[in-house]
Amino acid sequence: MTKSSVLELLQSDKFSQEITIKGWVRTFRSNRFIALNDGSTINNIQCVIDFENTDEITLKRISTGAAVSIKGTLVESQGKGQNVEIQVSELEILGDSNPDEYPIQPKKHSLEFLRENAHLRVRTNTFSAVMRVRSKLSFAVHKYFQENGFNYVNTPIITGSDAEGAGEMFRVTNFEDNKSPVTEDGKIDYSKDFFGKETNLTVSGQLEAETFAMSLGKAYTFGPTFRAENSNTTRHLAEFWMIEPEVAFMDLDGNMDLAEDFIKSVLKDILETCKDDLTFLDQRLTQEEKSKPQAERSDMSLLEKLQFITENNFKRVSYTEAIEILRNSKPNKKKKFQYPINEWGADLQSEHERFLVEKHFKCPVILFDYPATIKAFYMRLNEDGKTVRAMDVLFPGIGEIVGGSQREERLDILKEKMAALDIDEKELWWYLDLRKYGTAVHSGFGLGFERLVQFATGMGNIRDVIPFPRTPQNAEF
RNA sequence: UCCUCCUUAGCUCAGUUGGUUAGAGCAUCUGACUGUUAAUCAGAGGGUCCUAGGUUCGAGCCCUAGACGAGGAGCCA
Repeated sequence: MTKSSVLELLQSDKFSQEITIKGWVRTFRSNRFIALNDGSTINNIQCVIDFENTDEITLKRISTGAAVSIKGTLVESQGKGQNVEIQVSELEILGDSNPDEYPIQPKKHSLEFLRENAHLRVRTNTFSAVMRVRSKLSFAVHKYFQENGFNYVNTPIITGSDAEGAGEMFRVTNFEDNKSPVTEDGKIDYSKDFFGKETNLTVSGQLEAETFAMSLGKAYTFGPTFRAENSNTTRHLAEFWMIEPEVAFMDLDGNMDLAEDFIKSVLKDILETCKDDLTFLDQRLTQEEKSKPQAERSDMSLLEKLQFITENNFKRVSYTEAIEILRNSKPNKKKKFQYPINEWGADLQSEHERFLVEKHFKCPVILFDYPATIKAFYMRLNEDGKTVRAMDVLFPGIGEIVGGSQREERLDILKEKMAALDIDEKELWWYLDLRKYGTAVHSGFGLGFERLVQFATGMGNIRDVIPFPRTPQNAEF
């Protein structure tokens, strides 16, 4: 006798064999039919009980959420909803689930309610599908880089540099409450703290990843990242996972090629490996869209969108061209934008990005060569002296999914820019060393993994694509 | 952080101009039925109307403050 998974059994044609299966009851109908799920697939297997020969107390205990062990034989189904089912010969309740208290009912729950039950929500179809896709997508990321000669680098989570320039940081300290030692001028004396200096949770592994690019050639990070910003949106988390490839001897064009090829490859990968889950999520989204007004509905289903991305080229547009398009656009002329586009140099707002992606080009857009004034210090200055070799990949629905650049490899110019922004050279002496010794053109980008999962699953809120979301005022579980 | 909206049964939501005993569907429980597909049918139980004040003869409903949640904006990935 073999212990099987639901996934194996549903694909099996080995009838009349005795099997054992363990899982959780999804529904129990007519005192006879158990829809059993064990997490191996979105699909349930139907287990048919000989209810006349099963005692009533056991039948009562077969309730939604209960863990059961079943022995029986795989047979062709007499009913219409499924091809195979299990004729149960022996049933053991492993763990009861009081139906009066168990929060997950066999009905549609709101995503908000399930968020408050994050420890149980993976037992629903939607979240089990999302989390399986997340897992496969994560593997696809490593597969892509490993197959293309990249080295996986684990950059530090506790960082000593406060000049990563990507946002507010969470402080890491070992000082006890209200007992921080103070220096003569009244400031907290971090020289007495655990690391002997002020430390924070990382906001990006990029600077450290650059050191690996400048030695191993191709490197990538894939790890947790923290931002202490008070962002309350469907696209932001205080703790999220970021993917950051960094490549030596690669310019911005190569960087754009890499970003596009990477995204297409991993999405193509899950279209193969997650068919059942994506089909379910596709139907879920279509259903959800029906409750929206016509104007807000997408003209493509989830599967069509994923297919479309993998088969079409991203549109590459310079910042300067984008400003021209926006300036001459209908919403700008009719003063429909909340932030009208007047001059070159303005930062693009999400309404502008959405217009370019969803209305004008109707496909993913890569914007590049941004004004230096609105981008980070480490981005390479162009010959015009006013733009930098930066690029953003904009996706329909979720906005900026990738932000990257060719890095400034010239020591003197990098020093000038740091001075202009008041960044202490002593803080980043090691980063400057990369430009002192064997400097070279190099580029990379950061991709928010959860935003990729959001796009792949069609989930509207980023809190629903990470197991236990960390957001302002919320660190439950 | 700002703006808007929400909060009523386990869940999803109705609740009229401020008026007597607060409703539905699903879930749960009891019974019937037994090849069902979120089974069906009959019945029952289930309420701190988010919290604290206020107005009023009377507040689920009006006012003030706060809390939680959602959507949008900003910041960004």
